[in-house]
Amino acid sequence: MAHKRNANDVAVDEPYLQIGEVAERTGVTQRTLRFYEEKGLLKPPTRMEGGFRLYSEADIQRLERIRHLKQLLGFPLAEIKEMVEADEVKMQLRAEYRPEAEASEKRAQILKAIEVTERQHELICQKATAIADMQSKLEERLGTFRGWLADLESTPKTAPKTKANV
Amino acid sequence: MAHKRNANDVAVDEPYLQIGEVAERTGVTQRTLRFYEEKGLLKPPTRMEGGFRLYSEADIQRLERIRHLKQLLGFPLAEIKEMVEADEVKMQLRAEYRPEAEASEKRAQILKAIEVTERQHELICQKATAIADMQSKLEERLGTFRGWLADLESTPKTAPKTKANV
DNA sequence: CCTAACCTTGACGTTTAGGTGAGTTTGGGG
DNA sequence: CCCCAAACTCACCTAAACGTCAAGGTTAGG
Repeated sequence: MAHKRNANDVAVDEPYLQIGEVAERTGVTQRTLRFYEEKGLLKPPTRMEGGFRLYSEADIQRLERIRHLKQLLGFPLAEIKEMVEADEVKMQLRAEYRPEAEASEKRAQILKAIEVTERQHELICQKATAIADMQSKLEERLGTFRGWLADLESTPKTAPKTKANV
Repeated sequence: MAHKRNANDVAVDEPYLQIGEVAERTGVTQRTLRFYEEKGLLKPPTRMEGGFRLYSEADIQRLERIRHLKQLLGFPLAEIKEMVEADEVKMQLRAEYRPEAEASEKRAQILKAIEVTERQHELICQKATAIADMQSKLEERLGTFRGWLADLESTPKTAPKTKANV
């Protein structure tokens, strides 16, 4: 067991949050938090001795990243999971960059990270162009409509409502 | 034979397609087509006397629009439905633009169309900026990684055997 | 020590978006 | 006229992503 003394023993300097607070703060339900944990999207948070979950700031950021990806891409959670895991690898690499390890190993890790990131980037790019497409199409339509409106205003058939006409 | 009629016994030269052909051509299943119809995403297509569905080119375009929106935005079908319906209103307006009707009525319709389109546009814009955000973040990361890689290449720990070093 | 508020683990329910037959009709070529 | 591929309508099933109790354990405050 992990010797983690938190609630009573040691005043926590880090802001650990219980599940309810996290739920309230992030707008997801407690069920969703447990569900994501169960599904491996969130890694099991630390717990108090009694078993209450304690979420760190990092946990919350991860959660918000998940929410973001989910509502942005609309992918199933399984894929979101992979993306977040890839992210995690990158973060880990970031943390382990300082220690001077074997150069070749580091190189391999970085290459892997680049590969993963490129895949994600390409995916996002596709979405981006598709969205931009749709955006410009909508703008074009708006232009058309506004043109029609202007036409109607300038060549009125029914009595125009200008002062001149009264 | 090439003699096809729709429900009103009108001979059609237009390429009407049966459900199987539509499915094959668009990549969705027949079930999905019937399901979308049931849910009001696709309006009931014309039928042969026997009850076989006959999809017009317009029907197919609508379907493809639905597919596009779905995979682009990842919204639930209920919302996609609303968007497609809004689109339909616009198309309808487009068709009814030529006949000279009451100017005020037309004005109202156009205003409505503009409103609807603006709503969609705003939605898309949000997505677009969010995506762009993520895109640039990923690019930044890629830059960082490539930088690290370059560092590794330029300051090797294991004895480099470049000419300069000999 | 007691209690209210909060958390835990199940377990079952719900909605969305279809998949998968089964059994029956229809369409059109031979 | 016959036949088989293709369509039709139910009806039931699934998987994902949670929602919703139920029955109990934990924490913090008094």
